[in-house]
Amino acid sequence: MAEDPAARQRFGSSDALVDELFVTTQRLRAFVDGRLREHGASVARLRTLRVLALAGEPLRMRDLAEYVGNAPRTTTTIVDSLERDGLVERVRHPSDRRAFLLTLTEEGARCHREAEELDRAALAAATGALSGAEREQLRALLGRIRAAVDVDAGGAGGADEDD
Amino acid sequence: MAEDPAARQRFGSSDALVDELFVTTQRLRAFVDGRLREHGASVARLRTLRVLALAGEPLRMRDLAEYVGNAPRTTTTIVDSLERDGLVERVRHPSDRRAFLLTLTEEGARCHREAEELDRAALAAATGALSGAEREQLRALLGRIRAAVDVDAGGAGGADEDD
DNA sequence: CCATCATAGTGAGTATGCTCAGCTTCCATG
DNA sequence: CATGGAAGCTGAGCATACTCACTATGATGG
Repeated sequence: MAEDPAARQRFGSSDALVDELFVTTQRLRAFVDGRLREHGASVARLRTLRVLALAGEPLRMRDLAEYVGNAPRTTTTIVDSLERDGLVERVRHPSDRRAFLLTLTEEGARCHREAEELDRAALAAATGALSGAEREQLRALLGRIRAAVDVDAGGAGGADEDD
Repeated sequence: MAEDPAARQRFGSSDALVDELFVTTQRLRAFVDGRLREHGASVARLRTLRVLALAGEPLRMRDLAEYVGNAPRTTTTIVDSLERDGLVERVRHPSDRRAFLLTLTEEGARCHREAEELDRAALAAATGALSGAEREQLRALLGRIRAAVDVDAGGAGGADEDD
């Protein structure tokens, strides 16, 4: 797991920057996940719980998927696990029998609150060393990368440029 | 898949920076993967092929895993798929019957060369808009995050600090 | 020589992500 | 009302990552 820096120098790609992005994200995620798992949460589960908690009203699967930013099928899997653990409930939509309405259970809301606290603590540990200006720098750089990828993948006709 | 920015503003965590890092990485990876898959490669496979190609000598599974930066079990899975596709070969170590020695086949070497070209092109598209100074900025910021995570996860006694 | 511990690799199982196919249901149009 | 296409969700299957447990082998000490 340590990924010896010397090894990376020997074997890294010519543009190690992207590799660094991948590796950093993977480790950060593992770090946060580790903290959250002690309380039955995880990054993916928390993202889903968060959207449900902040929406304030029951959501359809597809809306949940869109807000979280995952493919619908991925949301099905995550909701399956959350429902299995009693954190969310699927109820048939009263007027559209294709759809479900998803709500947090009480335990789901409790789990969400606890997970948010753990998440904040973990993120503070991971990025707390960065100053406000540095955070803005990082945010801007990530935005530039996203824009480049979106343009190049989604068609050069001017994709969504959120900044 | 679009993850509406307005939705993120409504539902994002209090520290959207880390979410941005996750989302950016996921999209960048999907972007590069898409390019590579047209030629039988992928990010994970290319990383493995790259190490084998640059090592210049047969590698044990555990060394390969360490150089690539994955858990040994993950390397087993990836090597399984590469071997299935005829890109690498497992040969029993002559003096340690527990171990395998992994080598690229000719097709593996060819696949690696092609994938590297696609990779370079994709990375140029994704990060080409960044100037040299910005790349250094990003690299430094990622390094700071990794250092914070490593210290906080690996024990505060001074983990490996690669910079 | 053999008991014991360590190492190498993988099987089993899980989590998170995806696509494609398929079913059910809705809706618009004739 | 019927019909065809669109929409909502999930089954099937894959890729990438992990941990834990296990087998087989190596190495070491009595």
